[in-house]
Amino acid sequence: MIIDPSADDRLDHAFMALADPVRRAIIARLSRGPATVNELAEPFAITKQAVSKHIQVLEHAGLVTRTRDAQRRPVHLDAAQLEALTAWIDRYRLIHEQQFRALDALLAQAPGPEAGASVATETGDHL
Amino acid sequence: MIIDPSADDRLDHAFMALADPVRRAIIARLSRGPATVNELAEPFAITKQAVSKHIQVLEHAGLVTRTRDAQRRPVHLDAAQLEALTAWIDRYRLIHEQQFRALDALLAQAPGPEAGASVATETGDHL
DNA sequence: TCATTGATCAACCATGTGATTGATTAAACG
DNA sequence: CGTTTAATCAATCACATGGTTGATCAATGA
Repeated sequence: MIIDPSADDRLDHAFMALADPVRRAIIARLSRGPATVNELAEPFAITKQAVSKHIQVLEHAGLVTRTRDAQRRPVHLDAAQLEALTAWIDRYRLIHEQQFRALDALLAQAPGPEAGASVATETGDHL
Repeated sequence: MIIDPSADDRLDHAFMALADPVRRAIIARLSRGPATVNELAEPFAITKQAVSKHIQVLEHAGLVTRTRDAQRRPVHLDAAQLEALTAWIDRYRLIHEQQFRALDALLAQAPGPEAGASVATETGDHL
């Protein structure tokens, strides 16, 4: 149905997908190799159907893919989307760090008690 | 109310907080320095109350803090929690990469067509 | 063919989320 | 004091999410 989901939507779904401890546990498990729905459901006190839904959420978020092996549908981690998430976070984390360094430099240069200047080094937004 | 929120809960809230484009835009803005609710609300076509709620979500997730300046309540980015998120993601992203490297090494060592071994290098879980 | 196994589909329910409008608190200003 | 400004509180609403049970589909194997 969806032709070209915007980068925004992909981030929405991916972050949302990780906002659930069951789905994070599934990601943790899959980081060690593919697994079937039954194998993934085994550690949890919820039904297989619920786990199946969680996997669909992860798949829709682009975090996992499913192949086919007879009746089994093994789930594989797709690390590319995880990388996109760290990329987003780090982008703003690093800008924030730079602001602090810039402010430090300013205070070191002009050590008067009136230095209430706003730190505003312009950078393109991209959301 | 909450005394010691588990690391799990903190991750839940933080990932959930980033699963909304408005809140990500707020984070992006705050990476360049503190801002008031009115300033943060200005670019959006939603009410100030809605933005105030978004900020509460971010605050509850430990991603921002609020100080006081007369009637204003400036919002500041708190990058520590962002770091916790990248730490979680990278943990499993890197384990996954290692699996691939281990598998590659195996295939290189024994290039027979029957190499269907499961890759299972044990590592402690932590969710 | 028929039963078994693996997984999804469908309907339903409780709860949570994002948004709204209207009222309220709190500090500064005249 | 009363007014303006900044922001939150409260009630409400539509809709999404996470879970359940029961039925169904699809491939294997006796």
